[in-house]
Amino acid sequence: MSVAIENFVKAIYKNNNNDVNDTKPGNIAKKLGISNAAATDMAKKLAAKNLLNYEKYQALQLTNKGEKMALNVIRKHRLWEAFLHKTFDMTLHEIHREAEFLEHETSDFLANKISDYLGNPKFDPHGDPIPNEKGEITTIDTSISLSNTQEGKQYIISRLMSDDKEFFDFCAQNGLKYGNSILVTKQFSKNKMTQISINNNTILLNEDFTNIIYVNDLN
Amino acid sequence: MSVAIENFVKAIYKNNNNDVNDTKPGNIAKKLGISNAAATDMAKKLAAKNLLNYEKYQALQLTNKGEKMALNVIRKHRLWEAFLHKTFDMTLHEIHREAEFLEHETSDFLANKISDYLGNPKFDPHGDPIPNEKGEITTIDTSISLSNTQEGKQYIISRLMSDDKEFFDFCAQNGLKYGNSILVTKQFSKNKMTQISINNNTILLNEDFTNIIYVNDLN
DNA sequence: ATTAATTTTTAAGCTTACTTAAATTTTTTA
DNA sequence: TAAAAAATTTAAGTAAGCTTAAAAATTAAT
Repeated sequence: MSVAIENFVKAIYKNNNNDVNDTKPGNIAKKLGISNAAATDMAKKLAAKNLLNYEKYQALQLTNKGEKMALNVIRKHRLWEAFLHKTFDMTLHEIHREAEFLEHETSDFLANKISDYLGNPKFDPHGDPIPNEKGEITTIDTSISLSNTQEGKQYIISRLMSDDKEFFDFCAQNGLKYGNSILVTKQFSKNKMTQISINNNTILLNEDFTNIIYVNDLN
Repeated sequence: MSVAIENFVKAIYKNNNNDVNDTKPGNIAKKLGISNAAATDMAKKLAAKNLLNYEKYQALQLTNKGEKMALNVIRKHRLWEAFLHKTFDMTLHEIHREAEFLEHETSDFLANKISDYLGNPKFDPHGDPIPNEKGEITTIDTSISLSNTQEGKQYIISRLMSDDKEFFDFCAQNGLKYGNSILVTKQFSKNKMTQISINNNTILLNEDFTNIIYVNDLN
């Protein structure tokens, strides 16, 4: 399917949260940076393709087929983000920009390869869920910040909640990457510091860092 | 620039080898699977953009600007091939198919990240040269087949010249991957076998394999 | 409950990247 | 070298994905 169509169903899916009116043509148009007229036009076309239900002046509603398409694109976007982040040490800002294009030119075959390579993660580096091949989503993110972890337990890094270049470089240099495994060796609760072991290195992190590094239980 | 334009200049560049007539609109049209009329049309448009020189009934000639664009796309194509091949153990056939799409949606920034990650290789897994960022090409491939290597020397794997699934799986399992380093420990010239060391494993390969595994000197 | 403001739709038009059909030019061949 | 074949160009037309402008409907405000 074309890039325009994929972006359209994706925008509807993403706007479908709070207010019903958020999926009206005008709001989708605003999100995509196109005119209202273009959005109405596209809505009619997609209704003919059975991707959404269109009724004059009403909010747009994705059909099952439309939602599947949206989830498929979102899956590819988030897999690329996770992959670029981990493989090339790119910041959260950079990976989003690239994934926005790559998502449309990725076969299901390649998406599965990326997913397997990453260990089929359920969440991307932003903490957003990655739909599986069938379009199923795990909604509850069990990630916790490093400051809330327990001594002696092993975790997998799930998020580095920052776009600060220095923080990011520090993480990359020390193997603190999305998907990598760490061991919490000591919690200095009084000083709000956490000691971890990664790749046989011991690192002591202060509050500034332990609050923005998120991890998942290893089981 | 659009996908159609990128593919057009790429097709001209790739056809510009033997016969001058190979870059006439009809031959480009055939290569791209479009009508001759469409090719003529596009040629005129690209001439207006100073990407090629167009004269009625004559072969199409890329300008410097057009050639740079072609080389940039080819660079991205081959970097993706090399990367997918090494990272996901995909066959030469599979990587080509994916790269054909990804090449158009890859920023120069990401292309450089991929190149750095691979160690800025000069040739892709098919043995085709990878232009550098400036569009410069190393034309002479110094690869030799494993059967022609010298005992005691270290090499970098540059090509696995086959699309046979079994051969490919064998290579992947044993770390015989594009870009990986190996040590030739013994040449059994009489039996036409080669013993190599890779990742602290010793593998004995017969003629069938040593003839289709290509390597480069490590210097 | 009107009026005003906003949103949605319709209508007409544009660009890109194609198509087919016919006209023109070039190339081949006898 | 003239006729036949092939390639190229021109012309007209199409679909996708937009635009702006005006009409119609909905929503908000007084």
